[in-house]
Amino acid sequence: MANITDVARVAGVSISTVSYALSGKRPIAEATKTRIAEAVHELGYRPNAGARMLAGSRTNILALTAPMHEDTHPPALMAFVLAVVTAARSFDYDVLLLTEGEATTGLRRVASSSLVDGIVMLDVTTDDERTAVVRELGLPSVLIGIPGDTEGLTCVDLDFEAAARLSLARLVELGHTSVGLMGHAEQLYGRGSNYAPRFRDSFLEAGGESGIATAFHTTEATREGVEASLDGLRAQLPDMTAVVLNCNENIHGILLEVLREREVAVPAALSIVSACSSFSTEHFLPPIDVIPLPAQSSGQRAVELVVQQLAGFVDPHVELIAPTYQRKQSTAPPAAAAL
Amino acid sequence: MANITDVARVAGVSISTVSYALSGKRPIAEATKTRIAEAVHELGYRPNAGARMLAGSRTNILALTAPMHEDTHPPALMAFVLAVVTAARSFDYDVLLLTEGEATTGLRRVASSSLVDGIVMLDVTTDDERTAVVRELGLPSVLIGIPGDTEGLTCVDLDFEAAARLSLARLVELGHTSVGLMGHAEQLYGRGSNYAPRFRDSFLEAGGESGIATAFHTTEATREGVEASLDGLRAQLPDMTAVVLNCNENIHGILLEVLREREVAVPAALSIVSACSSFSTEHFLPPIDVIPLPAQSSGQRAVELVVQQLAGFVDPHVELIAPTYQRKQSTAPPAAAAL
DNA sequence: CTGAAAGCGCTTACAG
DNA sequence: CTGAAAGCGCTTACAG
Repeated sequence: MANITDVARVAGVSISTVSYALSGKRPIAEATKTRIAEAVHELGYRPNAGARMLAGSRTNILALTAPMHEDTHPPALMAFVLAVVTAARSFDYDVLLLTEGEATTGLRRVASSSLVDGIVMLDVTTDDERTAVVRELGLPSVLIGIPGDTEGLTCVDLDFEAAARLSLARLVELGHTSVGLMGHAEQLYGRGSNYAPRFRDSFLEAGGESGIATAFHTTEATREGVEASLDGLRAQLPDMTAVVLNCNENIHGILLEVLREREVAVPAALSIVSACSSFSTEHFLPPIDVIPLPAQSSGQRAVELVVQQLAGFVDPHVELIAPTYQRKQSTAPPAAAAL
Repeated sequence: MANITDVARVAGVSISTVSYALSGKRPIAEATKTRIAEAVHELGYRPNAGARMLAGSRTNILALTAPMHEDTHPPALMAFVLAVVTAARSFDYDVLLLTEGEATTGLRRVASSSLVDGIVMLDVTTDDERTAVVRELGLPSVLIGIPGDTEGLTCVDLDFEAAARLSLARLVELGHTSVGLMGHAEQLYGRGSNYAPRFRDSFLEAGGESGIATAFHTTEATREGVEASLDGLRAQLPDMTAVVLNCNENIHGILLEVLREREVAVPAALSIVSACSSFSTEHFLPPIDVIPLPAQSSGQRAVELVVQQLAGFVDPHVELIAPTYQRKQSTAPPAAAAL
């Protein structure tokens, strides 16, 4: 494999000139630049990654830690992973993938061997053990998700509070006055990821503010769980005409099936909004209105923030991404209003 | 960050001794080894990755190319990615993740800059453009999946032919004599991934050999598609008592729903086997018998083969992984036999 | 606008 | 069993 010396010889210049021509870090005569470019092309030259890391003390590699929890939805994780990789490449960074088995040890390892320039953390939980490592390493790092203690950390996440309000606002606009929230499984509201309680609390709060009757129920991803949740909400809200789902994907299909059996028409008798979902709600019958979990923009923004940290100092902060509402066919004015 | 010179000084030895002690490439006196280990621990020393790559001309990094096609099932891809990463780590390799946008350019880039020691390719299609690159690069590489032309390539995949036979054998054992195959969407049987036709052909062949009536129908992942497929099979097999699914995950749920509406009991009136599925069939009602797509063992084996190639010459070859059958609650003797 | 040279931190023959 | 030293292929002050 050709090296920089070969290129220099063919182009008739010194290796430093080749290096500078390639990095653009100092002005090079047009003619020289051309000869170097030709030599590079002719020899199929690519700078050796290891030599570059060693001499330049930067690797152009980002670590991406993507653990799988029990409640991790694989397609969601995949969407975030792809988003981060794509964004990283656009800044000329490669991505080293670290998984659960190596949550903290892996981070320590790649950081202290100077294998990576920065870190992007996925699927952050409230008391994530990785946050301590990231603080300790002092490497440019961005979390996608918000841990309990954000002190000294830079985080990116969907604005779950705004998403909760948006889901409700949309239904209120249509005339609904009694809206239930089918939540995740109970365990998610204890420790673990904090987006679930964030959503729930804002939802209930927004209901209070707008004078809407609201109720919340956890939901297990089984038929029984869905029925229990639905019945629980109806018990609290006898006139419920709409339900917001902030829950597991599987629950969506089960709910639609239960409603079909009970001959509850969607959206005629019950409107449905899926909030903060990473999956397509297009194939459901009917397609469900959705406030998507913005994998692409989260990944993009996270990488941007790492790159900015690499370029200079950035104050640790939390960035919330504004939710968007996608209208499909699962919402309508409440039946009572329609009569 | 401490370097090898620091360690050598603290341990009172030369840097070459430190290096050899760490790599184990030559015998070191027990006492010396201990002092070095202490120094390493005391200083929190980790060899610099770039320096190691440059001096050792190996990176301990594997490239993993994981493109997303239209018909890629994200959870499946995720399962393979995790399996490869986990296996790689067990051999002390890290994994650099390459995605679609960089299918061939990315491989060329990381290979010619000596960023990676080997390549694992996921989701290989019949006429995969990456195979040409892999052949040209001459880097240790293993494909998970089988392209049209395997010349010079090492491939690992589930034995789809055996899986097809196994699914049918199980049903025959139960007494079924008329079994339909609900396949993937039509486009998958043209170009693209070749596992679908491999499964179909073996299924039909096995049916012929065992004197069982079989039929095949492509299936679109919509309600209409599923009904069309089911009705199509029934038209060909009026006495059909079992169906093998080698198709999209979404089709499973839709099929169960259609059957429920039509009051076809599973497994009493119709047995179902899901073949080569990467997802859990546990949560369906009833849980569906499955021949899983072995993500874990495929990833494990692929990495092993790359590592073997790294260690010495390995003849390019195709390795098929034997299918396993997991009994759940979706199969039973045919109703006619039960009567 | 360009070059000669030091140095990044390792690995690995070469020597003893 | 251990050390001195070359060398991997770059980047980047230092000089002109």
